[in-house]
Amino acid sequence: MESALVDVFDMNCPSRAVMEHLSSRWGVLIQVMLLREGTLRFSELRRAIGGVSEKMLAQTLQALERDGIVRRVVHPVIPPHVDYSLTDLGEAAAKAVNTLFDLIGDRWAEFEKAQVEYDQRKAAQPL
Amino acid sequence: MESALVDVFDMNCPSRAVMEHLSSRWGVLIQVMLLREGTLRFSELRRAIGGVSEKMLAQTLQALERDGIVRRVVHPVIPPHVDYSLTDLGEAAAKAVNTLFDLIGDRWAEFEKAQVEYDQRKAAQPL
DNA sequence: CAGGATCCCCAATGATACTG
DNA sequence: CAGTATCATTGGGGATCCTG
Repeated sequence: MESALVDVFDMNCPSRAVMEHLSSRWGVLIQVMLLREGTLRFSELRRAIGGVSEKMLAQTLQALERDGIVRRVVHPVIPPHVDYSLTDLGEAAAKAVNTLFDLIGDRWAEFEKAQVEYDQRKAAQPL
Repeated sequence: MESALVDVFDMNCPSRAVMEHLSSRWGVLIQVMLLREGTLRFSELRRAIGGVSEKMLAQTLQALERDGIVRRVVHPVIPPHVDYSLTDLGEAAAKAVNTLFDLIGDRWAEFEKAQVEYDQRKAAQPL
C-alpha cells in the first residue's frame, strides 16, 4: 500500500505534479517512444512524435529529466549530439503507460462502439 | 502487437484523443478513485478529488463515459441520484493508471532525490 | 443533488527567429 | 543539431449562478 504522506488526491501534495508530468500529453508519448527505441536524439523524438513543437518537446523532456524519468546525455561534439533514454525509474513508469497504449490498440473496437452508442443516445433525446 | 490502424503517434489518429482522456489531469484521478471505491456519486467524487471544479468533473466524466470507461447510472428520484462506476474496459485502464500511482508512492524517495539533484546541477552552472 | 449555462482569464501551447 | 527567447493565441479551466 502507498505511503500516507504521498497522496495524489491531495491538491497540494507534490506527487500530484509528478503524476501530471507522467501523464501529460507529450510525456506519455515520449515515455513510450523511448521504451520502444531505447535511445533517441532530440530531433529523432521530434520527428517520431507527430505534432509536437520544439518548445513543448524540450519543456516536457526537462520536466521528465528533473523527475528522474529521462536520462539526458550530452556528447561534446560539433554539431551538438544529445541522447535521451529512460532511467530505471522511467522504464517502470513507461511500462505502465505502455499498458494503456496496448489497451487502446487491442480493444479499439470497444472504444469506437462506446462512442457511437453514446452519440446515438445523445442525439435521440433532443429535450 | 498493436494494430497499424491505431497509431497514437500520428497526430490525426483518433486514438490520440482517447489517450488524452485516459491520461488527463482529472481523468487519472477519477479512474483510480473509482477503482478503489467501486461506485461513487457525483458529489462524493467531487469531495474525494481535491481541487476539481464541478465543471471539470462533469466534463471529464462525460468524456470517459463516451469512451466507454465510465458507467453512469441515473436513479430517477428526487433529489437526483447518479452513480458512477468503471466498465470492464475502464477497469482495465484504471489498473494501468493505478500502477503509476503505486510507482509514485512506492518510489517517492527516488523522485525527490532526482529533483534535488537536478536543481543542484542547474544552480551550479550560472552560465 | 447533479449538472447546465455563462463569463472570464491566465497559463499552456505553438510559431518564429535566433544562438552556442 | 539542440535548444533558448520572444511573442501571439486560445481554449482549458475555474467561479458563479441557475434549473430539473
